[in-house]
Amino acid sequence: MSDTRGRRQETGNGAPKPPMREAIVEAAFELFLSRGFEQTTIDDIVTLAGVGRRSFFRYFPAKETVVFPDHERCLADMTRLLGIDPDEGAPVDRVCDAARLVLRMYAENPDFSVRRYRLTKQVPGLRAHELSVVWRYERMLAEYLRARFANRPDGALRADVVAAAVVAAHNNALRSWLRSGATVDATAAMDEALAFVRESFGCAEAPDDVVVVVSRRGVPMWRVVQEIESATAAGSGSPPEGN
Amino acid sequence: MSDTRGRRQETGNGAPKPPMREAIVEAAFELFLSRGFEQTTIDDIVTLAGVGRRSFFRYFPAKETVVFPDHERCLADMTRLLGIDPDEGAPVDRVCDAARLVLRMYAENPDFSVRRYRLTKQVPGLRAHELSVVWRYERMLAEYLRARFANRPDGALRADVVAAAVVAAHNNALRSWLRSGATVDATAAMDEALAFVRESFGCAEAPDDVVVVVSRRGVPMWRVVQEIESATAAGSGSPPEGN
DNA sequence: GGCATGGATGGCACTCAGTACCCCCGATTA
DNA sequence: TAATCGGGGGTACTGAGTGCCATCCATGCC
Repeated sequence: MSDTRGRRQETGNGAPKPPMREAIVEAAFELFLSRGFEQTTIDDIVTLAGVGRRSFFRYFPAKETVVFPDHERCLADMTRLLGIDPDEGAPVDRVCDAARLVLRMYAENPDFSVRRYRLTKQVPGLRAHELSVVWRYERMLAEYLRARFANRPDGALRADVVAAAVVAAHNNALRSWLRSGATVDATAAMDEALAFVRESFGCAEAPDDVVVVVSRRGVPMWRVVQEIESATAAGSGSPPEGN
Repeated sequence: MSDTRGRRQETGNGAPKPPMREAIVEAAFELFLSRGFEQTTIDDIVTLAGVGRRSFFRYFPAKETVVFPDHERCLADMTRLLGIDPDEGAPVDRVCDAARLVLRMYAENPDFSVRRYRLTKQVPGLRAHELSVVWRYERMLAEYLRARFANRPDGALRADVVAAAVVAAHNNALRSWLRSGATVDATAAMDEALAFVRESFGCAEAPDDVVVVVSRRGVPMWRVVQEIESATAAGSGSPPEGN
């Protein structure tokens, strides 16, 4: 029974990973797509994969997690990326780069991503699980921004809102790419979506050498100067130091 | 809903016409808070509430849903609110009002909301379920905005990002209110958070007392400040520190 | 009063996800 | 060869969620 073999399928790069994990994922997707998620039991999966039932839960803590096998690694990658020189670069640019990391992970396995998309779109339980995965990315971006915005007034608010906007922009670009069947270029829509976010929060570089500031009367002068500095610093929105 | 009255019903079916739903919620919270969510079984809840096990699942489709008993009604309220004269008012203002509706629901039962907050904060399963609830609000706001932005270029992107930003601002204000133990005023932080979102997406008011400054890049900052000061002569607070 | 009907509830049995505990087997090492 | 260790398997158990049916009760009709 435990005979190996059978279905050993490489999903792109020849990784020195345990083959059993891949076998479980392959079998699960085959069954989920053919007969549905709820209609597939763990026993069905392990029977098709040729492994023991107990082994399934050794690799995946829950039935839903088998659909998102690579997010833990991506989360770790993002942690590492944001941990490199955390105070360098404009904060919003840093989280945009972090979001691009996620898109890249999807783009590495286009057909796997498209199959998963079709699945999560129509299975509420998988959608819910995807939400909690996305939430972890968003929290990580927000935590990073909170540290960067610590000396700003309402820094936490700004951090939460910007993180949510970046994630929403990423999701918008990702979904349109997935809906196209992963045929077009993913990064183009992503760049456009992130550009919208950056210009919304005053982090975009101006197209020409003119900057326009609109302010209400009564706004404290230091806020005005802050906005001007962030707008004229060639896209770097970092707050003034030493405050 | 959160009023503590009529706690456990008699085990026998001699209840006059009791709100069984309320009894289940009350019993569930009592047990969840005292011994924990995972440590409480459905049997514990229905025994304390004095109802049959089958009745629990008649009112709540899953164990987690008993913690969010009023969101279905609030979702319906929001649907109705956005459906009234959908094309009236500024789109962002409309979704901000919709978000205020949710905050108001929380504020109607402060101690219930605080108890729930302490629960969801430390139970991953409840956090995941809350995410799917919030997602439904966000989708509703996004769908509304997509309709309003249908003729704009990138209307769908703008709709998704603005909806996410509004939800994030709402959550930020809501959480700081809940963290305070519901002692302060909830609407003040909410208004400030939503104001930030509105000004980020170019929807801030200030139709009359507005000053516009146009400057070429490279102009020294002191010149810009000089111009602004002369234009805003009424002006302003003081900069943060002597920096 | 007797009876039919429909909604609300309780009881029971079942499936399946997830877990605890223990066993097996092969490889490495003292 | 014995001891150990680690990956995998098997079994039984708990508990969530569902389907089916019996029961109770209120209402309405004859």
